[in-house]
Amino acid sequence: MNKQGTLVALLGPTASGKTSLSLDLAEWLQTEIVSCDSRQFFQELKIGAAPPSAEELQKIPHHFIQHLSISSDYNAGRYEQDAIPVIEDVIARKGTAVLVGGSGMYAKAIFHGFDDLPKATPEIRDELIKEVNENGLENLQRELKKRDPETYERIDLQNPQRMIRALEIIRSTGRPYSEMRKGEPRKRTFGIVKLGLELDRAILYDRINQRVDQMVKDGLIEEARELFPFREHNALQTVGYRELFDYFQGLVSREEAIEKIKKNTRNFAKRQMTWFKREPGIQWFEPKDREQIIEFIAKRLDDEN
RNA sequence: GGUGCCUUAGCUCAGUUGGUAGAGCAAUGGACUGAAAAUCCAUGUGUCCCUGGUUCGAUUCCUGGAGGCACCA
Repeated sequence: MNKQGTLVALLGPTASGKTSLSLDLAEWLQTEIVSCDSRQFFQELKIGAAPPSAEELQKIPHHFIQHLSISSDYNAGRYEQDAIPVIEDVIARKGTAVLVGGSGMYAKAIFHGFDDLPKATPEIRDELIKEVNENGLENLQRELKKRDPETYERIDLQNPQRMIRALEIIRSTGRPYSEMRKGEPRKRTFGIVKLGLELDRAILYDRINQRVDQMVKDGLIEEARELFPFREHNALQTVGYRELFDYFQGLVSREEAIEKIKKNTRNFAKRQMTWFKREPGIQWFEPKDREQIIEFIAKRLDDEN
Protein backbone atom coordinates (compact mmCIF):
# COMPACT_ATOMS: atom_id res chain seq x y z
CA MET A 1 0.00 0.00 0.00
CA ASN A 2 2.75 2.43 0.96
CA LYS A 3 0.33 4.96 2.38
CA GLN A 4 1.57 7.94 4.35
CA GLY A 5 -1.10 7.79 7.04
CA THR A 6 -4.81 7.33 7.53
CA LEU A 7 -7.94 9.38 7.10
CA VAL A 8 -10.64 8.31 9.53
CA ALA A 9 -13.90 9.29 7.84
CA LEU A 10 -17.05 9.56 9.91
CA LEU A 11 -20.28 9.73 7.92
CA GLY A 12 -23.89 9.82 9.02
CA PRO A 13 -27.17 11.60 8.54
CA THR A 14 -27.94 14.90 10.18
CA ALA A 15 -28.57 14.69 13.94
CA SER A 16 -26.91 11.28 14.24
CA GLY A 17 -24.25 12.54 16.64
CA LYS A 18 -21.28 12.99 14.32
CA THR A 19 -19.91 16.16 15.84
CA SER A 20 -19.68 14.83 19.36
CA LEU A 21 -18.10 11.57 18.26
CA SER A 22 -15.65 13.30 15.94
CA LEU A 23 -14.31 15.35 18.85
CA ASP A 24 -13.71 12.20 20.87
CA LEU A 25 -11.99 10.53 17.95
CA ALA A 26 -9.76 13.52 17.22
CA GLU A 27 -8.82 13.79 20.86
CA TRP A 28 -8.03 10.10 21.10
CA LEU A 29 -6.00 10.22 17.87
CA GLN A 30 -4.36 13.50 18.87
CA THR A 31 -5.24 14.99 15.54
CA GLU A 32 -7.43 17.53 13.75
CA ILE A 33 -10.86 17.55 12.15
CA VAL A 34 -11.66 18.21 8.51
CA SER A 35 -15.32 19.01 7.87
CA CYS A 36 -17.21 17.41 5.04
CA ASP A 37 -20.41 19.34 5.58
CA SER A 38 -21.34 21.62 2.71
CA ARG A 39 -23.34 23.97 4.94
CA GLN A 40 -21.07 24.27 7.94
CA PHE A 41 -18.61 25.97 5.57
CA PHE A 42 -20.61 29.16 5.75
CA GLN A 43 -19.89 31.51 8.63
CA GLU A 44 -23.35 33.09 8.56
CA LEU A 45 -25.15 29.78 9.19
CA LYS A 46 -24.45 29.65 12.89
CA ILE A 47 -27.62 27.96 14.07
CA GLY A 48 -29.27 26.28 11.10
CA ALA A 49 -26.21 24.30 9.99
CA ALA A 50 -25.44 23.11 13.53
CA PRO A 51 -21.66 23.61 13.36
CA PRO A 52 -19.49 22.73 16.36
CA SER A 53 -19.64 25.23 19.21
CA ALA A 54 -16.93 27.80 19.93
CA GLU A 55 -15.66 25.68 22.80
CA GLU A 56 -15.53 22.60 20.64
CA LEU A 57 -13.67 24.50 17.94
CA GLN A 58 -11.18 25.69 20.52
CA LYS A 59 -10.62 22.21 21.88
CA ILE A 60 -9.74 20.59 18.55
CA PRO A 61 -8.44 22.35 15.44
CA HIS A 62 -11.06 22.26 12.67
CA HIS A 63 -10.71 22.84 8.96
CA PHE A 64 -13.46 23.96 6.59
CA ILE A 65 -15.78 25.19 9.31
CA GLN A 66 -17.29 28.62 8.78
CA HIS A 67 -14.47 29.63 6.47
CA LEU A 68 -16.69 30.91 3.65
CA SER A 69 -19.24 33.65 3.30
CA ILE A 70 -22.70 32.86 1.96
CA SER A 71 -21.94 35.11 -0.99
CA SER A 72 -19.20 32.82 -2.26
CA ASP A 73 -19.82 30.25 -4.94
CA TYR A 74 -18.46 26.94 -3.89
CA ASN A 75 -18.85 23.38 -5.07
CA ALA A 76 -17.71 19.83 -4.54
CA GLY A 77 -14.96 20.05 -7.12
CA ARG A 78 -13.32 23.00 -5.41
CA TYR A 79 -13.72 21.22 -2.11
CA GLU A 80 -11.71 18.30 -3.43
CA GLN A 81 -8.93 20.64 -4.57
CA ASP A 82 -8.94 22.54 -1.29
CA ALA A 83 -9.39 19.68 1.15
CA ILE A 84 -6.96 17.08 -0.17
CA PRO A 85 -3.85 19.23 0.54
CA VAL A 86 -5.21 20.06 4.00
CA ILE A 87 -5.85 16.40 4.77
CA GLU A 88 -2.36 15.53 3.55
CA ASP A 89 -0.87 18.25 5.70
CA VAL A 90 -2.69 17.13 8.84
CA ILE A 91 -1.69 13.54 8.19
CA ALA A 92 1.94 14.56 7.61
CA ARG A 93 1.97 16.27 11.00
CA LYS A 94 -0.24 13.91 13.02
CA GLY A 95 -0.29 10.60 11.21
CA THR A 96 -4.07 10.62 10.97
CA ALA A 97 -6.88 13.04 10.25
CA VAL A 98 -10.60 12.86 11.04
CA LEU A 99 -13.04 13.66 8.24
CA VAL A 100 -16.58 14.25 9.45
CA GLY A 101 -19.74 15.27 7.68
CA GLY A 102 -22.93 14.34 5.98
CA SER A 103 -22.52 15.68 2.46
CA GLY A 104 -22.46 12.58 0.29
CA MET A 105 -21.06 14.16 -2.82
CA TYR A 106 -18.34 15.97 -0.92
CA ALA A 107 -17.31 12.72 0.72
CA LYS A 108 -17.24 11.10 -2.69
CA ALA A 109 -14.98 13.91 -3.88
CA ILE A 110 -12.49 12.96 -1.17
CA PHE A 111 -12.79 9.18 -1.49
CA HIS A 112 -13.01 8.87 -5.22
CA GLY A 113 -12.18 12.25 -6.73
CA PHE A 114 -13.61 13.96 -9.77
CA ASP A 115 -12.22 14.22 -13.27
CA ASP A 116 -10.56 17.46 -14.21
CA LEU A 117 -13.16 19.26 -16.22
CA PRO A 118 -12.85 22.66 -17.81
CA LYS A 119 -14.52 25.45 -15.92
CA ALA A 120 -17.78 26.53 -17.44
CA THR A 121 -18.46 30.22 -17.56
CA PRO A 122 -21.29 31.59 -15.41
CA GLU A 123 -22.71 33.24 -18.53
CA ILE A 124 -23.30 29.90 -20.17
CA ARG A 125 -25.00 28.53 -17.09
CA ASP A 126 -27.21 31.62 -16.78
CA GLU A 127 -28.14 31.30 -20.42
CA LEU A 128 -29.10 27.64 -19.92
CA ILE A 129 -31.14 28.43 -16.83
CA LYS A 130 -32.98 31.06 -18.81
CA GLU A 131 -33.68 28.62 -21.62
CA VAL A 132 -35.09 26.07 -19.19
CA ASN A 133 -37.26 28.65 -17.48
CA GLU A 134 -38.64 29.90 -20.74
CA ASN A 135 -38.96 26.77 -22.85
CA GLY A 136 -38.62 23.81 -20.52
CA LEU A 137 -36.22 20.93 -20.99
CA GLU A 138 -37.19 19.65 -24.42
CA ASN A 139 -34.82 21.78 -26.45
CA LEU A 140 -31.94 20.93 -24.17
CA GLN A 141 -32.76 17.23 -24.42
CA ARG A 142 -32.67 17.49 -28.18
CA GLU A 143 -29.35 19.35 -28.10
CA LEU A 144 -27.81 16.82 -25.74
CA LYS A 145 -28.97 13.88 -27.83
CA LYS A 146 -27.31 15.40 -30.87
CA ARG A 147 -24.08 16.61 -29.31
CA ASP A 148 -23.42 13.86 -26.74
CA PRO A 149 -25.53 10.71 -27.20
CA GLU A 150 -23.57 8.87 -24.51
CA THR A 151 -24.41 11.39 -21.82
CA TYR A 152 -27.97 11.55 -23.14
CA GLU A 153 -28.30 7.84 -22.40
CA ARG A 154 -26.67 8.12 -19.00
CA ILE A 155 -28.18 11.07 -17.19
CA ASP A 156 -31.64 11.88 -15.89
CA LEU A 157 -33.19 13.90 -18.69
CA GLN A 158 -35.94 15.20 -16.42
CA ASN A 159 -33.46 16.78 -14.04
CA PRO A 160 -32.82 20.41 -15.00
CA GLN A 161 -29.61 20.66 -12.98
CA ARG A 162 -28.13 17.57 -14.64
CA MET A 163 -29.12 18.79 -18.10
CA ILE A 164 -27.71 22.25 -17.50
CA ARG A 165 -24.48 20.85 -16.13
CA ALA A 166 -23.94 18.55 -19.11
CA LEU A 167 -24.70 21.25 -21.63
CA GLU A 168 -22.63 23.94 -19.97
CA ILE A 169 -19.61 21.66 -20.34
CA ILE A 170 -20.49 20.84 -23.94
CA ARG A 171 -21.18 24.42 -24.94
CA SER A 172 -18.09 25.84 -23.27
CA THR A 173 -15.70 23.24 -24.70
CA GLY A 174 -17.45 22.37 -27.92
CA ARG A 175 -16.84 18.71 -27.08
CA PRO A 176 -18.97 15.94 -25.58
CA TYR A 177 -19.05 15.77 -21.80
CA SER A 178 -18.69 11.98 -21.93
CA GLU A 179 -15.30 12.35 -23.61
CA MET A 180 -13.90 14.17 -20.59
CA ARG A 181 -15.54 12.08 -17.94
CA LYS A 182 -13.12 9.24 -17.30
CA GLY A 183 -14.41 8.15 -13.92
CA GLU A 184 -11.04 6.87 -12.76
CA PRO A 185 -10.52 6.98 -9.00
CA ARG A 186 -7.85 9.38 -7.84
CA LYS A 187 -4.81 7.93 -6.18
CA ARG A 188 -4.60 9.13 -2.59
CA THR A 189 -1.44 9.26 -0.54
CA PHE A 190 -3.31 8.14 2.59
CA GLY A 191 -5.42 5.17 3.58
CA ILE A 192 -9.08 5.64 4.47
CA VAL A 193 -11.13 4.05 7.23
CA LYS A 194 -14.84 4.68 6.69
CA LEU A 195 -17.26 4.71 9.60
CA GLY A 196 -20.99 5.23 9.35
CA LEU A 197 -23.42 6.19 12.08
CA GLU A 198 -26.78 4.50 11.83
CA LEU A 199 -29.81 4.91 14.04
CA ASP A 200 -33.25 3.38 14.07
CA ARG A 201 -35.33 5.56 11.76
CA ALA A 202 -37.94 6.44 14.38
CA ILE A 203 -35.25 7.47 16.86
CA LEU A 204 -33.39 9.53 14.26
CA TYR A 205 -36.60 11.32 13.27
CA ASP A 206 -37.36 12.02 16.90
CA ARG A 207 -33.90 13.54 17.34
CA ILE A 208 -34.36 15.64 14.21
CA ASN A 209 -37.69 17.00 15.42
CA GLN A 210 -36.25 17.84 18.81
CA ARG A 211 -33.21 19.47 17.32
CA VAL A 212 -35.30 21.72 15.10
CA ASP A 213 -37.28 22.86 18.14
CA GLN A 214 -33.99 23.56 19.90
CA MET A 215 -32.69 25.57 16.93
CA VAL A 216 -35.83 27.69 17.03
CA LYS A 217 -35.26 28.31 20.76
CA ASP A 218 -31.66 29.20 20.01
CA GLY A 219 -32.73 31.89 17.56
CA LEU A 220 -32.97 30.25 14.15
CA ILE A 221 -35.84 32.50 13.10
CA GLU A 222 -33.91 35.66 13.97
CA GLU A 223 -30.84 34.35 12.16
CA ALA A 224 -32.90 33.58 9.06
CA ARG A 225 -34.54 36.98 9.18
CA GLU A 226 -31.15 38.67 9.00
CA LEU A 227 -30.19 36.49 6.05
CA PHE A 228 -33.50 37.03 4.24
CA PRO A 229 -32.05 39.72 1.92
CA PHE A 230 -29.51 37.16 0.69
CA ARG A 231 -32.02 34.36 0.13
CA GLU A 232 -31.07 33.96 -3.53
CA HIS A 233 -27.55 32.82 -2.66
CA ASN A 234 -26.90 29.17 -3.20
CA ALA A 235 -25.67 28.77 0.37
CA LEU A 236 -29.15 29.65 1.55
CA GLN A 237 -30.86 27.00 -0.52
CA THR A 238 -30.76 25.14 2.73
CA VAL A 239 -33.23 23.32 4.93
CA GLY A 240 -34.14 25.51 7.87
CA TYR A 241 -33.80 28.76 5.97
CA ARG A 242 -35.92 28.37 2.85
CA GLU A 243 -38.97 27.40 4.89
CA LEU A 244 -38.54 30.48 7.07
CA PHE A 245 -38.13 32.70 4.02
CA ASP A 246 -41.57 31.46 2.94
CA TYR A 247 -42.88 32.40 6.38
CA PHE A 248 -41.39 35.91 6.16
CA GLN A 249 -43.11 36.35 2.82
CA GLY A 250 -46.43 35.35 4.31
CA LEU A 251 -46.72 32.15 2.30
CA VAL A 252 -46.98 29.91 5.36
CA SER A 253 -47.50 30.40 9.08
CA ARG A 254 -44.67 30.22 11.57
CA GLU A 255 -45.89 26.83 12.77
CA GLU A 256 -46.19 25.48 9.24
CA ALA A 257 -42.67 26.65 8.46
CA ILE A 258 -41.28 24.85 11.50
CA GLU A 259 -43.15 21.66 10.63
CA LYS A 260 -41.77 21.89 7.10
CA ILE A 261 -38.24 22.28 8.40
CA LYS A 262 -38.71 19.07 10.36
CA LYS A 263 -40.16 17.23 7.39
CA ASN A 264 -37.52 18.47 4.96
CA THR A 265 -34.76 17.59 7.41
CA ARG A 266 -36.19 14.06 7.71
CA ASN A 267 -36.31 13.75 3.92
CA PHE A 268 -32.77 15.07 3.70
CA ALA A 269 -31.55 12.50 6.23
CA LYS A 270 -33.06 9.79 4.06
CA ARG A 271 -31.25 11.08 0.97
CA GLN A 272 -28.01 11.17 2.94
CA MET A 273 -28.47 7.51 3.85
CA THR A 274 -28.97 6.70 0.17
CA TRP A 275 -25.50 8.10 -0.54
CA PHE A 276 -23.84 6.27 2.32
CA LYS A 277 -25.46 2.92 1.60
CA ARG A 278 -23.93 3.08 -1.84
CA GLU A 279 -20.46 3.98 -0.64
CA PRO A 280 -18.33 0.83 -0.49
CA GLY A 281 -16.45 -0.19 2.62
CA ILE A 282 -18.32 1.65 5.34
CA GLN A 283 -18.39 -0.02 8.74
CA TRP A 284 -21.66 0.83 10.46
CA PHE A 285 -22.13 1.58 14.15
CA GLU A 286 -24.70 3.02 16.45
CA PRO A 287 -23.62 6.36 17.92
CA LYS A 288 -23.57 4.97 21.43
CA ASP A 289 -21.03 2.25 20.60
CA ARG A 290 -17.98 4.44 21.15
CA GLU A 291 -15.79 1.72 22.61
CA GLN A 292 -16.42 -0.55 19.64
CA ILE A 293 -15.76 2.29 17.24
CA ILE A 294 -12.44 3.12 18.85
CA GLU A 295 -11.53 -0.55 18.99
CA PHE A 296 -12.35 -0.90 15.30
CA ILE A 297 -10.24 2.11 14.33
CA ALA A 298 -7.33 0.92 16.45
CA LYS A 299 -7.41 -2.42 14.71
CA ARG A 300 -7.57 -0.89 11.27
CA LEU A 301 -4.69 1.47 12.03
CA ASP A 302 -2.68 -1.53 13.18
CA ASP A 303 -3.46 -3.39 9.97
CA GLU A 304 -2.23 -0.50 7.86
CA ASN A 305 1.19 -0.52 9.51
C1' G B 1 -80.55 8.90 30.44
C1' G B 2 -82.84 10.61 25.27
C1' U B 3 -82.17 12.09 20.12
C1' G B 4 -79.13 12.89 15.89
C1' C B 5 -74.53 12.35 13.33
C1' C B 6 -69.84 9.86 12.89
C1' U B 7 -66.16 5.33 12.91
C1' U B 8 -62.44 3.51 5.78
C1' A B 9 -54.35 4.03 4.81
C1' G B 10 -49.83 6.87 9.82
C1' C B 11 -53.24 11.71 9.63
C1' U B 12 -57.56 14.43 7.31
C1' C B 13 -61.25 12.53 4.54
C1' A B 14 -63.79 10.73 -0.28
C1' G B 15 -66.27 6.41 -2.19
C1' U B 16 -68.58 1.78 -3.49
C1' U B 17 -77.15 2.41 -6.69
C1' G B 18 -74.13 -4.67 -2.72
C1' G B 19 -68.98 -7.50 -6.68
C1' U B 20 -63.21 -6.49 -0.63
C1' A B 21 -61.50 0.73 -2.09
C1' G B 22 -58.76 6.08 -3.44
C1' A B 23 -57.29 11.46 -2.87
C1' G B 24 -54.27 15.11 -0.26
C1' C B 25 -50.60 15.25 3.32
C1' A B 26 -47.16 12.17 5.87
C1' A B 27 -44.12 7.90 4.61
C1' U B 28 -40.88 4.51 1.65
C1' G B 29 -37.15 3.13 -2.25
C1' G B 30 -33.74 5.08 -5.75
C1' A B 31 -30.43 8.35 -8.94
C1' C B 32 -26.67 11.95 -8.52
C1' U B 33 -18.58 13.94 -11.35
C1' G B 34 -18.33 21.29 -9.84
C1' A B 35 -25.91 24.21 -7.43
C1' A B 36 -25.72 18.42 -3.66
C1' A B 37 -29.12 20.56 3.09
C1' A B 38 -29.55 21.26 -4.30
C1' U B 39 -32.14 18.70 -8.15
C1' C B 40 -34.76 14.61 -10.17
C1' C B 41 -37.32 9.63 -10.65
C1' A B 42 -40.45 5.76 -8.71
C1' U B 43 -43.91 3.53 -4.95
C1' G B 44 -50.39 2.95 -2.02
C1' U B 45 -49.22 0.72 2.89
C1' G B 46 -56.02 -1.25 4.60
C1' U B 47 -59.67 -7.00 9.73
C1' C B 48 -63.37 -0.38 5.42
C1' C B 49 -64.84 -0.44 14.58
C1' C B 50 -66.99 -5.41 16.48
C1' U B 51 -71.10 -8.93 16.22
C1' G B 52 -75.12 -11.48 14.14
C1' G B 53 -78.65 -11.37 9.97
C1' U B 54 -80.41 -10.77 4.69
C1' U B 55 -77.72 -12.18 0.12
C1' C B 56 -74.43 -16.27 -4.63
C1' G B 57 -71.63 -12.19 -2.49
C1' A B 58 -71.76 -7.07 2.90
C1' U B 59 -66.95 -2.16 3.85
C1' U B 60 -71.92 -0.72 1.70
C1' C B 61 -78.53 -2.82 3.70
C1' C B 62 -80.78 -4.52 8.61
C1' U B 63 -80.25 -6.09 14.31
C1' G B 64 -77.33 -5.63 18.58
C1' G B 65 -72.81 -3.76 20.80
C1' A B 66 -68.32 -0.47 21.51
C1' G B 67 -65.98 4.28 20.94
C1' G B 68 -66.34 9.60 19.51
C1' C B 69 -68.96 14.35 18.61
C1' A B 70 -73.27 17.55 19.00
C1' C B 71 -77.81 18.88 21.01
C1' C B 72 -81.71 17.89 24.68
C1' A B 73 -82.43 16.52 29.68
